[in-house]
Amino acid sequence: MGRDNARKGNAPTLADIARVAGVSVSTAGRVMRQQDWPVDEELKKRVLQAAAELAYVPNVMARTLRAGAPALVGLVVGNMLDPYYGEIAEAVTKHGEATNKMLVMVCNMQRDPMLELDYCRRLWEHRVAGLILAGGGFDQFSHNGELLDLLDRMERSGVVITTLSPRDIPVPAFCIDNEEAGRIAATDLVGHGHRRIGILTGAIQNRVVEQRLSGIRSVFSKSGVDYRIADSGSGAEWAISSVGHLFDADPDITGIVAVSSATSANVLHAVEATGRTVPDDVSVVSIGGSMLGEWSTPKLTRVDIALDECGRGALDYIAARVNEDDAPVAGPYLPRLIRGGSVTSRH
DNA sequence: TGGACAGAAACTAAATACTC
DNA sequence: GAGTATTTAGTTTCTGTCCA
Repeated sequence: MGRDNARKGNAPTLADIARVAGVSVSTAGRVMRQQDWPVDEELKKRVLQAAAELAYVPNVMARTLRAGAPALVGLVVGNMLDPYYGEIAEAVTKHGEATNKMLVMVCNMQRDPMLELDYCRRLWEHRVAGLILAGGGFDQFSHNGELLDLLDRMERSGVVITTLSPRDIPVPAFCIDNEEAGRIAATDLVGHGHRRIGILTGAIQNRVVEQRLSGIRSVFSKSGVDYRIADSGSGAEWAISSVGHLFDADPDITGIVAVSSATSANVLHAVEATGRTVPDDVSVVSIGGSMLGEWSTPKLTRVDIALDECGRGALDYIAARVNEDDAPVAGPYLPRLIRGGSVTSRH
């Protein structure tokens, strides 16, 4: 194997390529960078052959060291198992590669505030150019001071920080108007004649859930809706249990609002587990959960929470600040209703 | 004169060696 | 023991040299 030509125990470097190809390091570097620099075809061939033999890839850390322009962005998400954060990671990584040529490093804080602090510190140590907080809102009181201090020090060292959810931190928030999302979901059920409605809040009572609940309540109060709230926890078992409690409390509920993506993943199954069908017996509207909503049967009527736009906005902001261009203004972005087949009229 | 290439400096920050 | 100097990592880029 050509790997034997590299220094023992280390990945091959440009110097290894140059030595095997019989050229200088600078010539090897020019060939590997594929710049429009005149290099003899025969030498170019030898360099590329040596690189292939040694399985060479450029060392980005070393390149960053020399160029002084890191293209690394840290993304801290709440929980990888929650489809909401999966959609965020999908949107941010896709956009980072496509438009800004930034590599996005995704960290899973597992809904643990202390782990969020730890990941922020470690991303800072890796010299990220930007940091996107997408997992916050859990247990804010106990660690918010420490987080504020850490973010302040990171910003002073040049890291550009944004968030994808409303939080008590002084950084631009690229997110939707969550109250409006709640109002849209509630208005759709009310508009279809539903007056006895259950609300599944999701596992965590964070700022996002609070704002969405506020929007839902405002519509229900104006319309005289009799509503009940259940914390659905996380996972299918919790959802089944919570939906069961809703119907135990009020067997005549005809509509359910699933407030988060994690909740919407299980709500259809949970309703069916009570012996009812969607939408004939119970109508369901979800906030978020676009991917799951598209694949479910029936398709979920849902409020699109514009994760793609939010992720793109945050990355564009970081890229602009790093390049010292005019940074785009942070959200809020407008949610919109996407009709599926999970809501029917009660008129 | 200019194409083609080699040599060396520079980048950052931690680890190690050296001096007082 | 404290403080300072040197080395190390891998790559990019500037400058100098050679030759047709």
